[in-house]
This record gives sequence, structure tokens and C-alpha cells, in this order.
Amino acid sequence: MEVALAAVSGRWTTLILRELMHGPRSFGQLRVALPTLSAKVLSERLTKLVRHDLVECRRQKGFPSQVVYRLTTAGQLLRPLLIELYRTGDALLRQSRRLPD
Amino acid sequence: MEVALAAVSGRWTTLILRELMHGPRSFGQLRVALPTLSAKVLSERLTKLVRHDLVECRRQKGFPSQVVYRLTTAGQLLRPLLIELYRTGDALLRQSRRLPD
DNA sequence: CGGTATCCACGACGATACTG
DNA sequence: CAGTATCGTCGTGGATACCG
Repeated sequence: MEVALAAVSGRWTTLILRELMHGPRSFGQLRVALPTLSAKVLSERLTKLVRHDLVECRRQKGFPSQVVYRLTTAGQLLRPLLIELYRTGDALLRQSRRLPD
Repeated sequence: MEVALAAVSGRWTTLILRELMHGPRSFGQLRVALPTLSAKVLSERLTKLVRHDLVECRRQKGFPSQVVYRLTTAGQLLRPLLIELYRTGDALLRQSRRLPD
């Protein structure tokens, strides 16, 4: 459990993964999709995901430079978990309004 | 997703919930089950879970005082999520050994 | 465009001591 | 037994500036 939680925890991580579930995305595309997230934190999250082999990145040759991130096979394993997170969150909200602090 | 993640995130939270999934537990029982967790943090986590209506607590009258925590109906909703966390963590470990930093 | 370096602020965590 | 109070420490996130 701690392993899976470590994989998806950290603010923004689930949102980044959600974007990548829809297909490969460049650094810039992720920034646009998550505007309130600073470049530093996005970079940190992606680095961690890459270290954990959940995401891989490809540098495109040429200028301007372009780097595309995509889920690895291991990363795809997270899909059911993300769906379950969504399902559970939804169920909690339906049952009670007290969840947000 | 953020709602569900907020419910289970925080170090130790999943472990506390896991204990409570097995049935009601007193503060002391939880401390024994999670020896490396300080009373302060356990208290903080339980307070938060109670605030979120995921857990409720009952004071037993008499001495020594005894307080029992148990999952609420909403808390029970988290069971599939915890199972999925376990399942996914297991799958990740099987596929790769690089997950722990 | 895609990052890293630096600095700062805040919150989380642990240890210890104390209360009802 | 079941907490709360206090304190020090460390990690995390944000802003800004800069590099390849």
C-alpha cells in the first residue's frame, strides 16, 4: 500500500498522471493543463515519476527543443487506482459535504 | 480524486484505516499496532478522520478511560480504495524493483 | 522551449513533558 | 489510559532568476 501511495502521492502527482493517461504530453502541454503548478514542482514530479519507471521522456531533436513524456508499462498499472480514487472521492462527496476542511 | 487522496493521504493514515477496517480499536490498541507512530501524530490523524466523518469515537465511562474508534459508513467507502492501493503496489513491485528511492 | 539554481515560508513530524 | 502543549527540525512548495 505504501508503495502505491508513494507512487501517486505528492500534490499534483495524480493530476499529472491523469493528463498522461490521455496520451503523451510535452512539458509545455502539461504546464498549460496545470497552470497553477510551477515549473520547478512539475519538473520535480516528472523526475520522480521517471526515476520510479512510471513515466519515460523523449527529447525531440531540433529547435525549439521539445520533450515528450509518456506512461511506461508500469505507469499504466496505475490506471485502475486512479479510477478508484475518482470513484471513491465521488462517493464520499455524495455522502457528505464535510470533507473539504 | 483530490478528495479521496486527501482522505487517505498523510503518512500513517492508510495504516490506521487498515487497522480500523479489521474492527473497532482503542487509542492504545492503535499505538500497539503502530509502535513507531507518536501519540501526537496518531491523535492528529484520528482527529482529522473524525472531522471528515470517516471515523467516529466513543468514550467508555469509567476508569481507566477508554476510547474506541470505528469507521463510519463513509469510512467503509474507502475499503475498495485501500484494496486497490494494495493491489497496485503489489503489481508495481512485481514489475520493477526500482520503486523505493 | 525545457528545464535547474537559489532563496524563503510554511507545515508536517518527532520527542518530550505534562494534564484530565 | 488518552490525549494536549511546546519546541526544534526538516521536507515541500512557490517565486524568481538564470542556463542550454
